[in-house]
Amino acid sequence: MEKGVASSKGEGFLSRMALNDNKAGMEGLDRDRINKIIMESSKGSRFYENELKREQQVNQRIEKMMLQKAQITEQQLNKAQAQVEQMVAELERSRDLSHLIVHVDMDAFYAAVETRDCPELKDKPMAVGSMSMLSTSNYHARKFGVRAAMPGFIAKKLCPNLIIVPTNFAKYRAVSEEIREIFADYDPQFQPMSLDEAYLDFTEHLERRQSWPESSRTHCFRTSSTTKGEDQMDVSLEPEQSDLSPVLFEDSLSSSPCSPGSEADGASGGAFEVFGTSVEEAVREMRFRIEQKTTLTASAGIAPNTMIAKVCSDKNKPNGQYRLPSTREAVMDFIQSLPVRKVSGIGKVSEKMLNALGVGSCSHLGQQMALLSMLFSETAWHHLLEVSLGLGSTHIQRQEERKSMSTERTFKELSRVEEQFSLCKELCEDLAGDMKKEGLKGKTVTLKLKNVNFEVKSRALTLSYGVSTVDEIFAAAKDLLKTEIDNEGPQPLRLRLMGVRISAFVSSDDKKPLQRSIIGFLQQGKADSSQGMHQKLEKEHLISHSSQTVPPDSLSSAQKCQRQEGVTWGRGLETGEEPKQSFFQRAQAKRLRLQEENASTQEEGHGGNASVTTSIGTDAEEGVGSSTKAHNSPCTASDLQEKDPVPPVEASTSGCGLTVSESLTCPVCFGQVETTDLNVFNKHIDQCLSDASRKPNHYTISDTESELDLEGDHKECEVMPSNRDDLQEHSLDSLQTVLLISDDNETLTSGQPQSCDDNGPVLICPVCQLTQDSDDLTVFNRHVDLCLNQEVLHELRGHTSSPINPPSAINSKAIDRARLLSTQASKGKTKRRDSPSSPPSKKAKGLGPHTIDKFFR
DNA sequence: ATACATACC
DNA sequence: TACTGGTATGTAT
Repeated sequence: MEKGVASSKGEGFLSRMALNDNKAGMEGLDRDRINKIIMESSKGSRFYENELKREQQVNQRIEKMMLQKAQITEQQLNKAQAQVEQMVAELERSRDLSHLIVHVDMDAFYAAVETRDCPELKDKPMAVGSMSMLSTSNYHARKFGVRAAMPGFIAKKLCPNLIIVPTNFAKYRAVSEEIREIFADYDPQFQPMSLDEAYLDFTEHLERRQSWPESSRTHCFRTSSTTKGEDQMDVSLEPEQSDLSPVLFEDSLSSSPCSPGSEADGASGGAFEVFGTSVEEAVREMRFRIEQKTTLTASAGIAPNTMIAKVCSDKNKPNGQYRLPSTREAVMDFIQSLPVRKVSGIGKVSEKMLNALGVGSCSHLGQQMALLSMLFSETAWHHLLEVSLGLGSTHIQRQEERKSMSTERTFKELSRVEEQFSLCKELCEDLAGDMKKEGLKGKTVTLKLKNVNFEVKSRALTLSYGVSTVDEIFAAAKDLLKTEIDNEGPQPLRLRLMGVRISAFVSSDDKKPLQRSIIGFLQQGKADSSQGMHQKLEKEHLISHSSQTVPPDSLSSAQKCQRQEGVTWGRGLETGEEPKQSFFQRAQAKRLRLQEENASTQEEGHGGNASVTTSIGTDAEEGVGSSTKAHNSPCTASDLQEKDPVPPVEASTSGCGLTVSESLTCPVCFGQVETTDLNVFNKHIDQCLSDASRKPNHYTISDTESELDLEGDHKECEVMPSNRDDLQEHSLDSLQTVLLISDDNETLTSGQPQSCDDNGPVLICPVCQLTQDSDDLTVFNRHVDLCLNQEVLHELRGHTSSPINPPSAINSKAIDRARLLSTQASKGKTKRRDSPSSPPSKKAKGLGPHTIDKFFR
């Protein structure tokens, strides 16, 4: 610390501008030469000046940090160390190595697509984007230091022969669809992170795969002629055909000892390959199929959690995969030498701050945790701690519903007021169009401005109702703009970018008041000991769903589930209703516990032996062998598929042969259960759950009730009726759908000005899922109580409670977190804040709804 | 709730 | 010719 100012000297000074070679294909470049060119191209520009400014801000931040560090006493540090160690022990105890998480990532995706469609590009350095900005570059270009997020004109200086191809998102989206179909065969619940990347949980697939016949693991090589007619894009690459296939061939054959397509091997018709039953083989198979189907290669990482899987996918980047064994040792070894910057979530700035503290690799991270816990915010250091232990999410969940929508545009300097307003209007029009497409309404409108000096400003306005039309949005945006123009005084705003964003979504059929009351009912009593541990848990658990109403969107059941609780708890915390646990919640918790117990004692949900068979168990066998289509339960990806078009056929067909009055919708598989008998229905759900529940981890929560609540939460989704046909695209699932389904159908049909309030809400019992006649909440509540009573009685009969197993995949991180925290809670009785080692200054403050959120993706 | 910063693709 | 656009979330007030 004697050189606390080290941060501002020498090397780190232009870290924002310098080449970022933290990327596959960029090892061993001549950084100095490249940086020199970058600097020369940038120096003196407004952009550069602004970067400089920001860099200095970061440096100041670091200096402050160093000052703080200097004041830490040994005693404090020791104390922090003890607390860290305790936490480590707890985290360690909750380590879950039972999942096989895969991160798949297409290689130089956009560039690869363009190259596929224009073979001349192969062997030439190329990038996708424009002179102003590149999205990707191929590997040839990377050798010159050309990479994504670099402006094209600089790239051209680094590599004068660089070919820049404009982006064509429609194309990438199409390819993305193709690969996602394949992903879904291995994990219908896979989580897409972008067009070219996703996390998958292979655990279940692997279990089933063990019993698959070879035929199901055999895949043909693409042939330009017939075969499965899987792809027809072959046309575009007659000459390449011979080029690519052999490579493939070699690659595949070399690593697989099986009788290589003995048929007409290599010839036009019959080449095939048999894949084994290990994860590596399964992943290799998936990559193989991707390549066969799209002519593009993917890389993959296999590890026990997402954090590591992500790093692993980069390891053998172009067209390779890497598996890290699921042992603590392997994980720890792997982590030790890992530069912190490789970890998703640690970017330029965090890296620089950590470096300033002498932390460059994850091993340092571990060594410095005590210090870090005193210098970083609670969320931040918790994350770092987990990273240092090689921990990450072990549950893959489908993306959550969107929380905001925006559009922004960069342009040549714009200073004339009229033009600024008309541009603003234009943006609002675009945004309104998008909002309409998804049937959204939001209460907060934010205007974003960037002046010619790259200084960014945002101004927000929150209305008391949700808006979505051009006029509404523009009304707000133009006010914001006007204020800014006025504030700037006589000088005009010299803009280079303008953007409009909407957030704080509200269900498009604005049901706010009612929702509140129902939520009140549901959480009546939760929020036990005011705040402290529970509250934290809840919040973490729910992640910022707390503040607003439920946006419509396509949600998975799990999401809806979370959603539901999210709103429930979130509201509860806000409105601070009575502090006792609602019967509802107890009931759910109990029930779930029993189910989990059941699930785990029933032989692995494997043989879908069950009567009530709903897909999840039965689909297994037919799997991958048959082309993409699937087998996969109604619970498949398709109905969960996010916004992208693609009609979820399966979901709608299976989930909606509805005879609403005669059948109930299973919240797990979404299948219709042809009964009105709750016992039968419950049985079905149990079955589904046991089929669906993933491998239980050793969830050794020793303790009392705190976690029971949590457990219960997760499953509240059971209560979720989803017998709606608008389940996909932009339904208004979530709590509204659940508890107060409304309008009969016109909901979000794009176009209607939806005055949904008119018909008044209809209440649906979350337990029996039947529409209730009365819209009187008291009456409704009574009904629900009754229903619950029945359910619980049913559950209690013949079961006794037992150890808790973890809920099946729902909110990955939240669960992990919950575990940690609840174990903590059990230790120190302190349910209050004051989890170990709070950085004195920062954390004592009230944690806002999102302060708690972690940054994990 | 608002503004701004960091991060990721 | 001169450094994106979209979304989420963390930090600070």
